[in-house]
Amino acid sequence: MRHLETLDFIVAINRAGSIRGAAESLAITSTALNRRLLALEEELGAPVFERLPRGVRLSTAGELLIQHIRSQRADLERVRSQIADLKGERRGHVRVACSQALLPYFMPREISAYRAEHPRVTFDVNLRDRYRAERALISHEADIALVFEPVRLADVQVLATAPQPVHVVMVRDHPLAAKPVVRLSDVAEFPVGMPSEEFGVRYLLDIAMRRSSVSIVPDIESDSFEFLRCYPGPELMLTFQIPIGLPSDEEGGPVVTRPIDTRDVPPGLLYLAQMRGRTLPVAAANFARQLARAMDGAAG
Amino acid sequence: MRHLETLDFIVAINRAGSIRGAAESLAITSTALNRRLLALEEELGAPVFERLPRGVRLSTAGELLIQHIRSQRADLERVRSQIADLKGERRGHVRVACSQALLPYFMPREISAYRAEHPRVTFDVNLRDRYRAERALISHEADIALVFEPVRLADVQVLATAPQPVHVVMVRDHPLAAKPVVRLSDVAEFPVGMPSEEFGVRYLLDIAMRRSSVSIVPDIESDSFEFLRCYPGPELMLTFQIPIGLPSDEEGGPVVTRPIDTRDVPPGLLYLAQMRGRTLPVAAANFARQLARAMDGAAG
DNA sequence: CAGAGCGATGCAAGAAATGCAGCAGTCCCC
DNA sequence: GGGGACTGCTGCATTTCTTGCATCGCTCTG
Repeated sequence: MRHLETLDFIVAINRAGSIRGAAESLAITSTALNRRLLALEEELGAPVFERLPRGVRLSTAGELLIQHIRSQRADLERVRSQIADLKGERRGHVRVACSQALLPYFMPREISAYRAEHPRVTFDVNLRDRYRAERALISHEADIALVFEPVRLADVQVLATAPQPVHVVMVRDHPLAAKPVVRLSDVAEFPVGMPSEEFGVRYLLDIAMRRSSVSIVPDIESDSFEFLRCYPGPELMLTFQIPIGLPSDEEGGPVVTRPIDTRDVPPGLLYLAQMRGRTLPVAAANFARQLARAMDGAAG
Repeated sequence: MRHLETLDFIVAINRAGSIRGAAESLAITSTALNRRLLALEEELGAPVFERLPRGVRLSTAGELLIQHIRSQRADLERVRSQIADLKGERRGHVRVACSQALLPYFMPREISAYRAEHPRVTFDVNLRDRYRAERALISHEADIALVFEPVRLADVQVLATAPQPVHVVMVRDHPLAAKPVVRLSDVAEFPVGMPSEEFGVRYLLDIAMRRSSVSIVPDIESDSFEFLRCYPGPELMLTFQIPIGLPSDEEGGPVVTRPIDTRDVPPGLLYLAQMRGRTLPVAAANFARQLARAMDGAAG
């Protein structure tokens, strides 16, 4: 498809920031690329890029165009996938953007289960915080997103939700481990490792603290749950996580978790979402259905 | 855009039903067209058309593809229109599918008002009954549809509605003209010209008759409101219409109208709709906004 | 059974995209 | 301040790809 190639070249120019740079990465000469761009602009009746001394930058028209290109390519991908599907080819590709909490246990388990039945389906799993996960959907960089406490839900269609009460994570012999349910005020008496502000868990905790008189001063702040969880136990450090990001009780290892009383911190919501109005490729749609079932199961 | 051309050729082949036939209407040789089709099918990995002895017919894959083509072309049109708009060019094209009742008074008035402010915007106005109006939206054959009592509203997004009580149309000196409001039983005593079954008015009347004991036997049935309205008066023939399809009282001429009691026949709804999830071209969106205002005015 | 229609293909002419070399301009750094 | 390195852009020769003609094999029609 010759024309789609040109459109992809536009995307490449945008990424590279210059025609010559894009030409090199595309393994063609800058002449050819430049001429394709000029022809496209001629036909469109408006420049797609502003010419700067050091290269090019998308014009307003270009931004409209590139959004169209992305959606067109995604839709073509869906058509190809559906055509492959009706030929009986159970292959495909799924691109997932998800929160960190899903990475260690939930996503590996679900993808492995899916691939057990559809071995020829490949996956892209990318960590995107709740801001960037939605942007990835809109730019068609991802097919589906699994996000805890998303920011704004415009242009995004929710496929499933699962309530996730916040849990406290601690070493097995921590004093708080004796309680079945932990109050927020209990937490304030111990050193705390706090996830950084882009995380939904932190968001919920901040709201809870603002509403109550309890104030938790984090001793360590990190954008890695893995680091916080593995921080050596001797300090009796606490951290927070949602159930779906935790190992099951049997495989817990050195750490245990206890839920925080929902009167102190209300449960957050885990969202499975896609771009509004988009029809997903076959494999992505099937996988999303499986995820929705898994989330219903986890919630109920 | 070379590639879009190929896609349009696919549409042309589908319309013509054969490669040779399409080639002739496209003013190219069948060889070139055939080769483009073969190349596309090669790239797609599946035949787009089934080869029959007398020509070709869309395969399942082809139907998926052609729907994609239509939606992509419509979206590209939107991009072009938005680019033209930000260049300050107030030109554009709007394709409207509407019910017959809108054709004589409402649409001419609205389009004329719109073109008074945007003279470079052109229009396509096509008569589509309530079945085909929605199909026109889905196949991107029309940008907006204005339909009385639509059939099914899946894939269609409602922009505005206006209630439309059914009116009886009669000559000025008809006995029923003395009443300000007409009952359905009154109507049964006179000869009646009935719109045919694809019309919303007929649909409402059929439901009303099924619910009551009144039975109206049409003396004349027609798919043209214009014919029914112009049928010579001596027979004292009645017919039906919704207010938006009627002249205002001043310009009424030889006919007058009286509403049917809403206890007998409930008011129908006039829907302004577009394809769900689609972003309309600038001109179409602006015109739709104007129509929505006009409908609110007519309703209130 | 012949004829007309269909889609598919080999081969040569034509058209269009490509690559090379070089232009004018801006920015950076020595 | 003046090379050097970068940018986008253009004239001309070449290559690649598309197109058109003639033809084949096929199926349905009369």
